[in-house]
Amino acid sequence: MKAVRSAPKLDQAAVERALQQLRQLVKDRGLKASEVRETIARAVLAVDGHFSIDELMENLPDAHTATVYRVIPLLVDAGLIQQAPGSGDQGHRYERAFEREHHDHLVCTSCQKVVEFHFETFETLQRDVAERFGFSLTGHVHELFGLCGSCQKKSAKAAR
Amino acid sequence: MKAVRSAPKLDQAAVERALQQLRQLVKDRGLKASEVRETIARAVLAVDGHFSIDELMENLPDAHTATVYRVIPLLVDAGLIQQAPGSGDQGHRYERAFEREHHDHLVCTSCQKVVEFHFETFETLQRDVAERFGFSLTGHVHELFGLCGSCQKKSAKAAR
DNA sequence: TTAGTTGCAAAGAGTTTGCAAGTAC
DNA sequence: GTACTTGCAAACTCTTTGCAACTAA
Repeated sequence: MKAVRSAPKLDQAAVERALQQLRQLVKDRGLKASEVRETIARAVLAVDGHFSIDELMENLPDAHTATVYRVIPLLVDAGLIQQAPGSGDQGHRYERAFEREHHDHLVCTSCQKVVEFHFETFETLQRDVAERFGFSLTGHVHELFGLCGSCQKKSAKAAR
Repeated sequence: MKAVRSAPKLDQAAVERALQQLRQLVKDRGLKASEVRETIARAVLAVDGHFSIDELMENLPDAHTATVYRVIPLLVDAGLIQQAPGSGDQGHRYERAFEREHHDHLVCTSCQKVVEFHFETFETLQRDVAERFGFSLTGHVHELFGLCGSCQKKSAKAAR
C-alpha cells in the first residue's frame, strides 16, 4: 500500500496529450472542434485537487455554466476527469483522471482532509468478489471515513 | 465472504425496539414525542430494500414532504437508516440500518441490480489502511460497479 | 449548407426555510 | 406557558433544456 501524491502537475506536453485524447473522442463522435471546449479542458487539467463545477467556474470567467455542464460529461468520457468523493450532497465534485494512477480516498470527517492511497490487495479482492457473484467489474467507489491524527487530538482535548 | 439477504423483514418486536431507540434519541436531545415522526419511522422500517424520499412518500400519504425531510436526519442519527448507493445523482437513497449487519454493494450499471455482500477481509484491511495514515476509522463507502451475468450476455448478444 | 456549439433565460428536480397554527410537557 | 412540530408555500441550489445566433467542416 502506498500514499498517492495529490495530483502531480501536468507539464505542457502532458496537457497536449490530454487534449489529443479529447480531440480523438470528439472526432470519433462526429462532433466539431471548439475553442471553448479546449479552454474548459485546460482549466480542469490545471486543477491540482478536487473541484466542484462552481469552483471551476471561477477559473473560467468566459465560459458559461450551461456550457461547462455540457462539456463535463465529454471530459469524463475522454478520461480526463472522473467523479471525486463528496459528490452528491451539494453538487458533484471531480478530479483529474488523465495520467493519474488509480487510487482510493481516506477522508477526515472533521477537517475534510483527503489522503489518497493505492492498495493493490483491494483491487484484487474486489475482482474476486465481483467474479463470485458473476459480475464483470468495471469500476468502484471506495472511501474510508474517520478522524485524522490532529483532529483526534483536538477532540480529545475538547472532551476534557 | 457471503451474500447478505436484502433486508429481512422486521417483526413487530423489532420495530418496537427501533422505535425505542428513536425515542431515546428524541429524549436525549430534549425534543418532544410526535405521532407523525413515529409514522415516518414505521414506514422506513417497513421498506425491504433501498428507497428514495419520493418512493417513501408514496407510503406516507399523510406526512408532508418537508416533514419527512426534517425527520430523516433524526432516523439516521438514531441508527434506523443510512444512506444507500445511488445517492447523489437524483436525490438521496436510504436503506434500513437497524438490526442489519454491515454490508457493501455490488451494483450492475446496466440493470441497476444490487447485490449486498459482507467480506470481513475488507473490513480488516480498511482499518489497517486508516491506521497506517493515523486515522481512526468511523465508516466507509464501498461500492463495486460492473455488469451482472445476464447483462453481460445481453450486451454480448447486442454486439453481434 | 448542414449540423454541432454557445450564451442566455427559463424550467426542473430535490431539498431547505420562514411562518403561523397546533401540540407535548 | 414555553418550546418543539407540522403544513404550507416560497426560496434555494444544482443541473438541464429550448431557442436563436454563431461557427466548423
